[in-house]
Amino acid sequence: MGSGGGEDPEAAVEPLQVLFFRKGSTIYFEGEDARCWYEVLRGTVRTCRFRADGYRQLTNFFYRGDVFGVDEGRYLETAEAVTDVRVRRRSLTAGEELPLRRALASAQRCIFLLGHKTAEQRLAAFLIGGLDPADSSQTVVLPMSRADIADHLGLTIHTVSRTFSDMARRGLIRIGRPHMISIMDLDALRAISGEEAFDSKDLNGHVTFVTGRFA
Amino acid sequence: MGSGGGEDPEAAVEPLQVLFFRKGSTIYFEGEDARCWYEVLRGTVRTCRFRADGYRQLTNFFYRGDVFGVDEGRYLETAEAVTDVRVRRRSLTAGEELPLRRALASAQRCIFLLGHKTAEQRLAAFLIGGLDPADSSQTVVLPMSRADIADHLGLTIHTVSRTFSDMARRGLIRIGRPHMISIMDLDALRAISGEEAFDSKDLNGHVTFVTGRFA
DNA sequence: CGAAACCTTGACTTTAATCAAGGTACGTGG
DNA sequence: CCACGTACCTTGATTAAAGTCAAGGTTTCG
Repeated sequence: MGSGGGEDPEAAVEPLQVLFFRKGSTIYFEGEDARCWYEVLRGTVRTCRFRADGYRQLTNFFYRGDVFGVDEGRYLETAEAVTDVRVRRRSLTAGEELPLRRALASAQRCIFLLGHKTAEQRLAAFLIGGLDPADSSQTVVLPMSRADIADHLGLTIHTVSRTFSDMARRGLIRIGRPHMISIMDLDALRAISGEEAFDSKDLNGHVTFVTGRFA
Repeated sequence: MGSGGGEDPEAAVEPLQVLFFRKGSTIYFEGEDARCWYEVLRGTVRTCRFRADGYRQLTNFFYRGDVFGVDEGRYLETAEAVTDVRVRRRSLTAGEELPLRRALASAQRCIFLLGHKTAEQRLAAFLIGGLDPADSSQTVVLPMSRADIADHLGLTIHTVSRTFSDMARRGLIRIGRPHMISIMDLDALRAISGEEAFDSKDLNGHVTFVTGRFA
């Protein structure tokens, strides 16, 4: 049931409204009054819903700089710390334009990701999305488990694992430890994900139009 | 290529900033400067992206009262009229809190929908989401084509069609014309979609926990 | 060092996509 | 009003993709 409350004493170290949560702890629960929104200062946060059939549906991951918890009335999701995290908490009062925009951008990124059809496409897009633009090392650190990734993308851990292995076999990525993935061929990954980059590889000339609205 | 521009002369009929778009016309294009956001007054709007591999990815549908086009800088998607629509257009200046919230809510609904795993789950959730809470007739009008639904849910038109047919065969829905679907057993649909309603039917006692975080 | 959690892989089953063919609805013009 | 053409929808057969079942290997952490 996790390690309990998140109002860690360490929060007192930082001035006002900077809080620390241990890995696995809950930042807020679905259904609680949404009085504050959060910005990730360090670590990774996930939001999820526990559905009636027992499945956990993971809606998004949030990294440094991302905003979450901008809900109306009550939180629609539960937020949990994937790693130890530090967050800044702000009350939800006025002039919320900027955070709302940023939250919205996250939601849209998520939707684009989920709109990908095959497991390979989703995972390629997921890896690309995990690249830190400030860091040119081409290494993606995946702080979350395979189960987290699977739930986020609507796959099983088996498919995630198999697909990563297959990508590694083809030289697209290299898996150091499970959570350290080096991208060896970014263009190929981009092509697989369906976002730009067609130069190398061919994709089997797979330019099929799903609908006939191009006339 | 659609029936061309959307700045229909009929727009002049309504006072300021109420516009009319013919079915199939484009309201704004992906990449354009996002100077305005929109509220649907009548009809249905879809937003989509045309991906590099030729696939159209449909991100959302918008109905009366919904807000769309709340993007920063440039539009991230193309907006098109699914039916003839009337929209109110507002410039994007200050005090955007409310529309941002509403847009965000839409994005979240969309994400929840896409998070469903099987075709049946997605379509059940889609049908439930299409119910007008103000109208108790249990009849869902789907103004969009099967192709639109398929693209939105990451399925093919074949699977959409087959799944609807199968639901009808089992008495969950009744298909009048393709765009008029009557819901005959809402609880069963809810159970399939994974959102509440377990009373009737059993779902084979399918309360499997995907991850082990329930201790 | 040992236990537990997590990850990978193989064999088989289920689900959805693809390939292919008809059927239905709708608008247009005769 | 009916005939025809087009776009849209449905269905069947086959193939490909992902899930399930089962087992074994790794990492991590106490």
